[in-house]
Amino acid sequence: MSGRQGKVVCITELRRACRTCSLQELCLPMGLEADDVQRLEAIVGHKGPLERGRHLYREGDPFHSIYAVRDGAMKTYSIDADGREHVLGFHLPGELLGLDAIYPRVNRCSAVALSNSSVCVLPYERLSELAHEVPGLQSQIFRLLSKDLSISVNLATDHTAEERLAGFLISIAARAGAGTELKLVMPRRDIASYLRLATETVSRLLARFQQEGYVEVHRKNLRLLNVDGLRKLGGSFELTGLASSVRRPLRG
Amino acid sequence: MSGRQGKVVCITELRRACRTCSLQELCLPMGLEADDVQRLEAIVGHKGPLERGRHLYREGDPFHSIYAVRDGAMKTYSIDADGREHVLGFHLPGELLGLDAIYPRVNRCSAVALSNSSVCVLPYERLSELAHEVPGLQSQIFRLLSKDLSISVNLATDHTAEERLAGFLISIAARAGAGTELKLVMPRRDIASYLRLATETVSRLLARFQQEGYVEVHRKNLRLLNVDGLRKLGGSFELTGLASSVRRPLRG
DNA sequence: AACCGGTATTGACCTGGATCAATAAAACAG
DNA sequence: CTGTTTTATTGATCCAGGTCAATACCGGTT
Repeated sequence: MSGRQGKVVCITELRRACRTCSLQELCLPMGLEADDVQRLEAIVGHKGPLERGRHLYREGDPFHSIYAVRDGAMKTYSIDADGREHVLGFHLPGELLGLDAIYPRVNRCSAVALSNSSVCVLPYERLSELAHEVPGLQSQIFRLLSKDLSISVNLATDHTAEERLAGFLISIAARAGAGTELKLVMPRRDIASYLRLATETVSRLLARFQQEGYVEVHRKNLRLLNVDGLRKLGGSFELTGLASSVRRPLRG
Repeated sequence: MSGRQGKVVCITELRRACRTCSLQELCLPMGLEADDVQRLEAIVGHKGPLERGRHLYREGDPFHSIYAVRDGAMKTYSIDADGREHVLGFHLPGELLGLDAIYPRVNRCSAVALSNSSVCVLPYERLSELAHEVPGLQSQIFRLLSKDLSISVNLATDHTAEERLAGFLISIAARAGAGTELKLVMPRRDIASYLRLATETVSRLLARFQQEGYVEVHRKNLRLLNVDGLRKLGGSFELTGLASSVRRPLRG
C-alpha cells in the first residue's frame, strides 16, 4: 500500500470525482444526469501513480475491470508466438482500456504505462449492472466500444507508410488536445510497431516530413506546421475516430 | 413487396422465430430466458431474400439498425478517397453487421450480399431499450462488440501473406461449421482485399498450399487436408475469435 | 458448340519498406 | 565529468509481395 510516494500527484487529486473530472466528455459519464454520475463514481476505483514501465495488467490475467486513463499515457501490446511485441494501441487521458477482454473474459494483451500515469478502475460486473439501470451509461459503453471498433478496422486497412504516419500524427495531436505542439511520449519503436513499420522507416519519414515543412521534430518534441497538408498525406487513414475530436478541432 | 419470388426461401421460413433458429448460440438470444427471447423476437424484423450483389446498406446511410445474417453471406467494404474498395469483413450466418456504425451514427461502410441471403433486422433504439431491461441481452451485445474488436485488432497486426491466408482459411472453415469441405463464397479479389494482399498472391499461395498438401482447392471449392498444419502456418494470426468456434471444433 | 465477359492462374519484373550495419545523440549511473 | 546503455538517425542492401501482362477456365447465352 504505502510504498514510495512524494512523486507528484497527491491522493486527493487522484480521488477526484468524475463530476469534477476534466475528461468527462470523453469518458463514461458523458451525457449522464448528475445523480447517475454519482452512482458511477461510487463504483469507480483509482490506481496510481503508476510509474513509467509499470504494468496495469498482463496478457493472460483474468478479466475483472476496464480502465480509463486519467493522467499520463498507456500502451497495450501483445507478444506473439515468436516473442515479438506488437503494439495494439496508445491510450491517452479520457480513453478506455481493456474493452477487448470482455468477450474472452481474459486479457489478450498487456497494458503498461508510457509515462507516470493514473487510471480509473471500472469493475466490469458492477459497471454492467449499473449500465443496465442507467440507459445513458449503456449507450455510452456501446458507443465507445463501437468507436474502438471503427479505429481498429481502419487500422487494419491497407495504407502506405506515409499515410500511416501522417494519420498517426494528426490523431495523436488531436487526442492530446495540446494544439500543434506536443510530446511524443512513446518511443519510435512503439510507433513503428503500432503502424506496422520498421523503426527506421518512421525515423526516415519524420525526417522527410520535416524537410518538406510539415512538421518540426526533435526527438520526442513535435510541432505540426502544416496540419492540412498532413491530413492530405494521411488520405483515408483516419485514426481519430471521426467526430471524436471533442477536445479541439486542431487548426494549424 | 411482391416482386420476383419462387427463389428458394419461403416467407414462413423467413419469419422463423429466434427461439427456433439454429443460430441461437451464435447470435443475440444466446443465454436468454425463454420469455426474454420472445421479447427480442418482437422487435426483430426480417429482410430477404437479398440476391447476390444487392446492398443491405451503403456508406453514408444514416444508422438505424444492426443486422444478423440468417442465411447466405454478406461482405462489408468501404471505398477510399482514390476509389479503391477495401473489404472490411465477411459475415456468415449468426454473425452481426453494422456494429461499427453505433458510434458515428452513420454507416461508415457498405454491406452487400455475396450469395442470396436473408438477414434479421434489429432496430438499434429498440434493441438498446430492450437491452436495458434484459441484462443478458446487454451482456451479449457487449460480448459481441468486444469480439469484433478482438478480431479486427488482430487483423491489424503485422503478419506475412502465408500467415494471413492460413488463418483466414481456418477461420472461415470454423465459422461455416461445415467440417473440412466448404465453398468459398467470396471471389479471390475480396479475400485478397480483406487480407491486404494482391489477388495474385492469394492465388499463388493457394496453389502452394495445395502443392504442399494442406488443402485441395478448385475454384470456389475448398477442402482442408491438414488443419493442424494450416493452424501452425497461421501462427498467431487468429481470426476465429478465440473461443468463438461454438459450432464445431474443426478437427482434421 | 462457339462466343463472351468475368474470374482465376501463372509468369516476369519492380519497388516500398524491411533488414543489416554503423554512427550519433541523449539519458543515466557512478 | 566519464563510461555505459538506450534510443534515434542515416546509409547500403535485399526481398516479400505488388504490378503488369498473358493465358486459361468457367458459366451463361444464343
